[in-house]
Amino acid sequence: MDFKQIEAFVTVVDYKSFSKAADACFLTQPTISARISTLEKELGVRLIDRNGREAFLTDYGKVFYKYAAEMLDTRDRATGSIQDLSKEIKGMVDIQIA
Amino acid sequence: MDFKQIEAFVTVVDYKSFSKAADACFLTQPTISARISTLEKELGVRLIDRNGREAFLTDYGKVFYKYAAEMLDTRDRATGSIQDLSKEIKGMVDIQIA
DNA sequence: TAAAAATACTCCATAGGTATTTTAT
DNA sequence: ATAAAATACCTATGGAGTATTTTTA
Repeated sequence: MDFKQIEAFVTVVDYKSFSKAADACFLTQPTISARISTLEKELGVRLIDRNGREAFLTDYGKVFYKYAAEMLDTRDRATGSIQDLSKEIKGMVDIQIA
Repeated sequence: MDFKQIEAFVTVVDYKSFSKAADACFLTQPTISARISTLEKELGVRLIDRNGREAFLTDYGKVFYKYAAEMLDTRDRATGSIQDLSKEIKGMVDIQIA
C-alpha cells in the first residue's frame, strides 16, 4: 500500500471517473488505472466497479474509503505539524538573533 | 512520504539503532539510512539524532512519531478489515454452494 | 459509435544491495 | 580500535508516459 495509490483511489471515488481523476492529479488515465489495479491486487479485492457510466465503490471500497481518507488526513496533519513547529523554532531563532 | 519510510523511522526509534532496525526489517543498514534520510529531506527537518551511542528522537521526531504510529495503525486496520470482510463473504458463498 | 478503462510497450528514475569510508566513543 | 552510520557505486525493478485496443452503454 502506498499514498499514491490511496490518493488515486480517493480521487477516482470523488470524481466517479478514472480519466477525470487523472486530470485532477495531473497524471494520465493509464497511470491512475495502474495505481488502482495494483492496490486492488495487493488487497486481493475489487474496490471500484467500472461497469456502467460511472465508477462506483464496491462494498470493499466503501470500507476501505474511510481508512483511506483517515490515512491522507493523518499524513497532512503530520506534515502540517512539522511545518508549524519548524516555523515556530525558526521564529525563536530570529528573535534571539535580533 | 511513504509507508516504507515511516516503518523505517518507527523501527529505528524502537531499536534506537539503524543497523538493528535494518536486521529487524530484513534490510541493510544503508537502505534504512536512505529511507530515513529521504523522509527527513522531504519534511525539511531532522527526526533522529545520530550523535551518541544511541539514535534518539529530536523534538521534530517526537511530534512525527505519534502520526507515524497512527498511519501504520490505520493501514493495518484497513487491511485487516478488508481481509475479515473477504473471509466473511467467501464464507457466505461457501454456505450457498453447500 | 463514442466514451472511458484496459493493455502493450518503452524508457527512465529510483530503490536497494555491496563495498567502502567516515565518524564518534 | 571498534561499532555504527554515511557515502559511492551499480543494477534491476517498476512507475509513468504514449499509443492502441477493448469494452459498454
